[in-house]
Amino acid sequence: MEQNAEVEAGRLENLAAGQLPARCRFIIVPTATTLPPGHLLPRTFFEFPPERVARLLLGKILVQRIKGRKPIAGRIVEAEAYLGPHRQPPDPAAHSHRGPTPRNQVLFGAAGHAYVYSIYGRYFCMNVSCEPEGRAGCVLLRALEPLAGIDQMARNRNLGPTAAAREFASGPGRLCQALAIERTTHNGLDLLDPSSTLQLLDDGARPGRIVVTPRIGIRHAADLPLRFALAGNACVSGPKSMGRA
DNA sequence: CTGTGGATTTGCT
DNA sequence: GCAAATCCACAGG
Repeated sequence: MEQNAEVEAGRLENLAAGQLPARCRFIIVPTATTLPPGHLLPRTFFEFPPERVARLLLGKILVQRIKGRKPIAGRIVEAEAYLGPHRQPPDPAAHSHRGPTPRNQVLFGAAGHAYVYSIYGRYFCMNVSCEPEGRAGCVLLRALEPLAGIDQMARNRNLGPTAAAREFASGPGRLCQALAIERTTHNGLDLLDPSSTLQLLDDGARPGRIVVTPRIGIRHAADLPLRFALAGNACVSGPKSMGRA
């Protein structure tokens, strides 16, 4: 605990002194590690097609409240839409595209729930279910800008005190690792329940310009423009943050 | 019951 | 730039 506090203090000093590389300058942590005041998103927010929800989620906050610890939180800067089997044309990249299975059943349930799955035996990916109950569709959370609980994120991700902002939660696997999100504990969780450990908040922040690209790392439907990100944000995944478009 | 391959990350070359 | 790491859902026999 003592040590964590020191790590966080050191990180904040670096930020204040401007010692971090230029590519980190978009980080929004300099003054506080406490969560900005915000409210839970309403269920209706998610009862729409995933491409619409993905856009709207940019700028919103994902927070993990582990008992006895300070909240870990980040602002969503990148997300992808995966469409349900009711859509035309179909989306063969979506886990739900062949209909309900034991793994993907949460996608066919009520909106605003977490769909967490493991991939490549090493990592987890986190999605938010969309569409009215009975229809599948979801948004994959691909990158966060660190907001609070930086020390815990650093420990979860095995990062040193000089780590750049984008190393914490840029990429779906990193995002889950940073917030300690796992399939067994978080799959199916209601993200809009006040008693839930994992929540989606709106603090009123307005996102800037949004860029749209094809989704990352898929084989099928690789051309559909269903990836959304905040333009120029340093924490967007990929070799460099996405420029204009 | 078994074979297969994936919405990824990391480290080494 | 490429390959290894390494789990499990699911389809097919």
